[in-house]
Amino acid sequence: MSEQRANHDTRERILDVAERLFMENGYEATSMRLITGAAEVNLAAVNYHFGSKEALLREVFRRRLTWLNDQRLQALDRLEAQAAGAPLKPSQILEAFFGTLLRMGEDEALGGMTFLRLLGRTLTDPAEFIRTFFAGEYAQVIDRYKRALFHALPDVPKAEIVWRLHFMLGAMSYAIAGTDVLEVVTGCGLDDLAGETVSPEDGATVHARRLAQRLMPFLLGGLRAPLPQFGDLPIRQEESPQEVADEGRGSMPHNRP
Amino acid sequence: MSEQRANHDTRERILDVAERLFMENGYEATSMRLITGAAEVNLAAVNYHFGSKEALLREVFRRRLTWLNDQRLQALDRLEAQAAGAPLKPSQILEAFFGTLLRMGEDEALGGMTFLRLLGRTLTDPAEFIRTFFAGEYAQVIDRYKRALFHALPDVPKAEIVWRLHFMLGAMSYAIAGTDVLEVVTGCGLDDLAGETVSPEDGATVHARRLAQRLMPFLLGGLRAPLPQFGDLPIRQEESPQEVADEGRGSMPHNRP
DNA sequence: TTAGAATTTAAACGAACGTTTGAACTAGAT
DNA sequence: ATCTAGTTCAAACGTTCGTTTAAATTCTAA
Repeated sequence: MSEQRANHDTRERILDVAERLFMENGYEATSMRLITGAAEVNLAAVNYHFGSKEALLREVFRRRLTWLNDQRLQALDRLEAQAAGAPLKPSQILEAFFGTLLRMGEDEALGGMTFLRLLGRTLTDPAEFIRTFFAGEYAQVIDRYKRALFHALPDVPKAEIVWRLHFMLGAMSYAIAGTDVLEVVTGCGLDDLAGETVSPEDGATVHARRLAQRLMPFLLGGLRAPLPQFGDLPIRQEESPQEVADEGRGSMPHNRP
Repeated sequence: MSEQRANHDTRERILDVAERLFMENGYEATSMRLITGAAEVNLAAVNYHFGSKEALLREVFRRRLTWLNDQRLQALDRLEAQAAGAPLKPSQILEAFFGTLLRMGEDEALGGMTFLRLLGRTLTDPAEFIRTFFAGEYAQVIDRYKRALFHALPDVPKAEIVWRLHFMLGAMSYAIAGTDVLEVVTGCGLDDLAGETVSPEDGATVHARRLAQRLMPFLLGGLRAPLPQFGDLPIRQEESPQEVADEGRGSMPHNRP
């Protein structure tokens, strides 16, 4: 009665909540009851509005990736129109590709850091329907940027460029997805290291901006590193590898007296 | 019956199968019945030998990470003893850290590419028990290498080094974990790009070696990239200093056409 | 106002999940 | 041969999963 809700409200509320919970727990570990409970909607609402849990995840990504893909292609269009056929600088290409993404992390209306971290974590998810979904969503954009890099670096073997594009995607995804992980590992938060304090509400925005400032030089340095010389990496060590300790334990069952 | 099996055989068979299935499907999507079915052991065997599904995952990692951590610390010990107090070269530190890991990918007895990909994918898993497990397993080693890098790059702010260590871990993890993902995205397999054909059984070994040859220069280039902000101040470059100017357009500092 | 479509609701569905149980079986020492 | 501790086994435990149903409710348009 008095508790009114606009029709489209349920859909978007589910998407917002699912985006956050998928990021926090992963796809498999996030149940329909957890999502609908946090969104304060009926359990059947997801199936009614989206059809299935898989379709929900796809829609969570689609509403952001459609915009992101457009922005990335437009940014490249602008650069290439401005260059009038001349090769672009690698830094311009990286700025268009990674800068566009990282700017999403500063805008809460575009998903903010929540979506960025969800994206980074889900890119390596082994589930088949996720893999095929991303392949379809990304194929066009990646191909455009790959060709732009080929054109920008005509003296670098194409295979090498593809490898390094791969490495750059990884550095970015992991840097976004695993920030808190590494904070635990390194024993000190990244914010502490930055030497500044910020208000909590600006935390995500500032985080995204700092990340971009740190990440772009790293990616550029990696992309333009000297090419590997064949055989410049020693494969075998001089010392023979030690056997894996079998620690011949006396058997110790866990649930038995 | 005639179907005999040594006592310790069940344990290791479960570990081998779980290692592969956790890599292929992820932790949550891999059920106990799938593991025990593939390992051809009784459903209750996992709980009997390991206690729980979580404890199984921990043991899958522990039997590899114990060896890896030892190797990484020993490699650093050797380098520091050899240097006798002098700062190490960044390339030496990266070789000790990442080379030691990538060498596991060439040795099937140490888990091979299966374990490497499982490790890369699991490092970003949001599950609490996984996060705390890795924090405990990695803390010591990361801290040693972090300090080595501080010593090797005294002119680089420590915060910057931690960020770049983070990025390097990401590039490596993602490169290992998501190889097949990017193959789909880029529309061509990395093996095709490498321009060589190998027998299927050597595939994993060759893959690991190629990955190392491509990854190490990228990581070094990223680690020694010019600093952001007031990026003109130089990072210590003791070997093959690379140009930092991006104005080169077509002419890149790569040392090979 | 009212018919009809769209949405929400409570309840239940069958399947799969991790785990536990107690008996049966195995191997080695006495 | 007997005992004992270690291991395997089939069966079942209670819970949670994603999905479906059909009635109740709300919204929209004539």
